[in-house]
Amino acid sequence: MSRPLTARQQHVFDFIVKTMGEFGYPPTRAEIAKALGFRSPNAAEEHLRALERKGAIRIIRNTSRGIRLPNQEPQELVDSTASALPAANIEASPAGLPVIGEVAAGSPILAAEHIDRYCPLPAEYFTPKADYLLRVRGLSMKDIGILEGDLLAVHRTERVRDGQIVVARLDDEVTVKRFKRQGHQVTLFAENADFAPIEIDLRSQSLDIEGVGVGVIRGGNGQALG
Amino acid sequence: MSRPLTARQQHVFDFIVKTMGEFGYPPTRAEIAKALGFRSPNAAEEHLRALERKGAIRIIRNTSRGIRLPNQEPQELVDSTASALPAANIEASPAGLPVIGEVAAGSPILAAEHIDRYCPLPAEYFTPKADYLLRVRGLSMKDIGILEGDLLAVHRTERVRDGQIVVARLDDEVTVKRFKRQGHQVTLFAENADFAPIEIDLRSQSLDIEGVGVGVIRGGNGQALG
DNA sequence: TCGATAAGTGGTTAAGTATACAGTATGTTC
DNA sequence: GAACATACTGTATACTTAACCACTTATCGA
Repeated sequence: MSRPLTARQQHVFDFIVKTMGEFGYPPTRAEIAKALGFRSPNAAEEHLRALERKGAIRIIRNTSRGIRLPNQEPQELVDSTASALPAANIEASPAGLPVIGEVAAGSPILAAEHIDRYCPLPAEYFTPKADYLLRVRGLSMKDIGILEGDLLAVHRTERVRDGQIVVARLDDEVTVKRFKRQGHQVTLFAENADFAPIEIDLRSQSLDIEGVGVGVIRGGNGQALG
Repeated sequence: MSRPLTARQQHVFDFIVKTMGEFGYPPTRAEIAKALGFRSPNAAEEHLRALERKGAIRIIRNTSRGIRLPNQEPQELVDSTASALPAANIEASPAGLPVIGEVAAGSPILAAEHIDRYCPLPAEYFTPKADYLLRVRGLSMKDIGILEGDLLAVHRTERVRDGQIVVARLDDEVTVKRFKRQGHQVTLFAENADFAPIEIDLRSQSLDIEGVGVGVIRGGNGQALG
């Protein structure tokens, strides 16, 4: 899948490695452009994207100096496991579970423009089956181990029971909470003492249930642990 | 000449070290404030200045993430005792990543009798690649969202850096902790206020590093969420 | 000759970020 | 008890940076 780097891409990559070794942090687009003699930071931007496509680096979106080397890991001079992955037949799986990032207000969750990428895991790995993975924002569920950036595996359904972790849409905002209902009164509990429960009266407010949480994945595709 | 750091300053410094080890770049003021619970980024700014006055860090002005550690030693090799575990290697199976449950004292982790089942996820989904999944016992890492029963994706290596989540073998017991080393002294931190850090003197005690944590999976194959 | 990819220029915009200023509160030191 | 350092909250501003759009040039294989 990943072709070798072009000469120019290699120059950019080398500069990133050099900068990180020298300064302890990765370069900005402008710094790359200056070092390589570009007049526009956009040239650097496009090289970075090419490098990411080819798996040489990972870009953390909306983050200054958000460049990571996959082999951030100390290099093993002699790879004891002798795996030395050939990278030849690591083809991207055709399908897998779609990963949903930002959800624009008013639009359905499973719209193509929300799909960041795919996670090569069968839907049936979770029970009930997962329909998509939702990238979690905020720390409102941290006490049960659901952190910012985690992927929440979601089973689409509107039928939920008390105590389940639900993905709900409230005032066009998508949120993950623990569900409880008493008559027409629904309470959405955060699992974090800093967040107050949300009370909804179904007679006066609308609440859409998008699904229930059935699993969590963290660390895939470069997201960090800890 | 420079006075020792105060406790709070040490916290800030530790967070900087941890962030650099983990992400490859230093934190912003806002990230420090969030991590330490400050409501204002200015609190972080003033701590950084104090750290610079005391020589613990250097600040590059007008530069995002412009923090440098004077002792720029990126990677550290732990192990002095050269554990040399007998590569009891389970081949990368077409079935996916092996899930390791209980690990009997004295036996290598990747022994066939420990394998519960397989998780159908490619090793390369994580970076660096995962070699196996370890079922976590106990709540010592709950503050970073690693709970009892979770599967920790582990990359086999003995080379670890400060701040990483490691799988270590201490007195024939396998444990997951955050790693920190200063000379002969290794500290394994739990991420849970109820657990005290574990101090190891490499001159008198043996510590084997089995690998580093690269991801977490919860909820697969029937395990419940929340 | 067409289409795709690489490698740029040039400019815009919104978000990320460093940093200044004005306070409050609590210690420790002389 | 005044002087000073630590440890913050809160607000504001300007610079830094990522990311987008429109466009150009050149190369390569079908």
